Amino acid sequence: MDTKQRILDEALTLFSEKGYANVFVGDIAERVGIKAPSLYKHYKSKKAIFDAIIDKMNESFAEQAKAMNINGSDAAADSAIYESMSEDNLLALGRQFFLFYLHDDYNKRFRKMLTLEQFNNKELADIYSKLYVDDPFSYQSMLLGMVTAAGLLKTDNVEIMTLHFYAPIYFLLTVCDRDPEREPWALKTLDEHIKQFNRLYGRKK
Amino acid sequence: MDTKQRILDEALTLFSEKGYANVFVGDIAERVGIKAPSLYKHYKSKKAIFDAIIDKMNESFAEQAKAMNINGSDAAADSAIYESMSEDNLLALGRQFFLFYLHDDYNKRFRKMLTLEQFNNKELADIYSKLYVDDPFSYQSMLLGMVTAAGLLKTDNVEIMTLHFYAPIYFLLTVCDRDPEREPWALKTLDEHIKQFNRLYGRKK
DNA sequence: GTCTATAAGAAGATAGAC
DNA sequence: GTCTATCTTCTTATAGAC
Repeated sequence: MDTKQRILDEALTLFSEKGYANVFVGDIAERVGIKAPSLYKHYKSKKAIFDAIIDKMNESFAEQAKAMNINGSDAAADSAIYESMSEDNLLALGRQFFLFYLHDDYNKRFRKMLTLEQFNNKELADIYSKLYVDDPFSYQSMLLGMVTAAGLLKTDNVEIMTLHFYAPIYFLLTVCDRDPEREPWALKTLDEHIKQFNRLYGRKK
Repeated sequence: MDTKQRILDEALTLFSEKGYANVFVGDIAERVGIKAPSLYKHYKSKKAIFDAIIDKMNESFAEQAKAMNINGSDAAADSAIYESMSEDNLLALGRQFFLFYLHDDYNKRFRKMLTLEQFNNKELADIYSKLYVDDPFSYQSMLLGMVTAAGLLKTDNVEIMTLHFYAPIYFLLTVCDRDPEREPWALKTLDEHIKQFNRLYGRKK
């Protein structure tokens, strides 16, 4: 990886752990293995590094959303998938989704950085709301709506059903971000949550 | 309020909005209406102000927990309360609880400060875990366990039932902290969540 | 592109008058 | 207890050699 990229990478790691104000240009440079003044040949200021990270994050998540919409908009194919989805398959899917968000380096570090800057930076608060509130709700509502339409789950309020599916997952994610030692408990709890969710909403076995 | 107390109060407000590193001693002094050097007659350093806030927070929440345990340990009286609790009463209780945590000045500011410092400060991460994970779980498990024992709700897994009750409330709280304009939506969603929770877990009407 | 040296300024903290 | 003046240290950023 070239130096310019490594600067972004190390800066993101530090920002996600300590927050923007607690990270010094010299810290970033040290991690990259250069001296602070050399860093200014690549970025004109500390703020420029931060902005480059935000740009990259927006780009990366736009791609991710696009990829999901492509599948999501093919409603016929998707509903076939979900009609044939057993409880074990849904469990595996839920766990895979959770572990990806929890462990994927970019997701994890972006999310932690957003958490630390959300009250100080309206732009980052909006990104957080989009990524962890609005997007999961619209995507999962669509999915659960299709599963319901297929007769596998029953509800007269898909929005609340989505809340009941997603809020525990979100909660467990923030627990693990704060205290990684709780991950085994979180994974066990996640499994039981999805099983119970299926039972509560009348999934056919 | 005396100056020493006002310093803590203004500092907490600033720390909860901007995080410790983004708040300068001069900012705190300005809010209090004095100059920075005067502040050092009351606290010997910026860190000492922060520590005093933590001490006060620990003290305040210990009192709160004690008050809840006193009621909570009187299981006979409590279970009588919950046996006679109608769905409307539970709705009102849930909303009251939510609004208290959301709007109470100390709760709100402590919570936001903990959010901003959790990855940087193990002590604050532990306090967060206790206040927003462990304590709600043990308290609400006890409550829901009693309501279940009274035959008003049905489950074979009180822990997951508690997760299903609490995670949406926690989620809505963090949404409002981040974006207060979503509060009307959150309150409406909270009501629907509790109603649906009652239905899913077979509450008798 | 990286370095050393250094400027420029910010922020925490102290001294001492009132 | 509060103020002005000041010290010290830290941090961002630039200059200029290699």
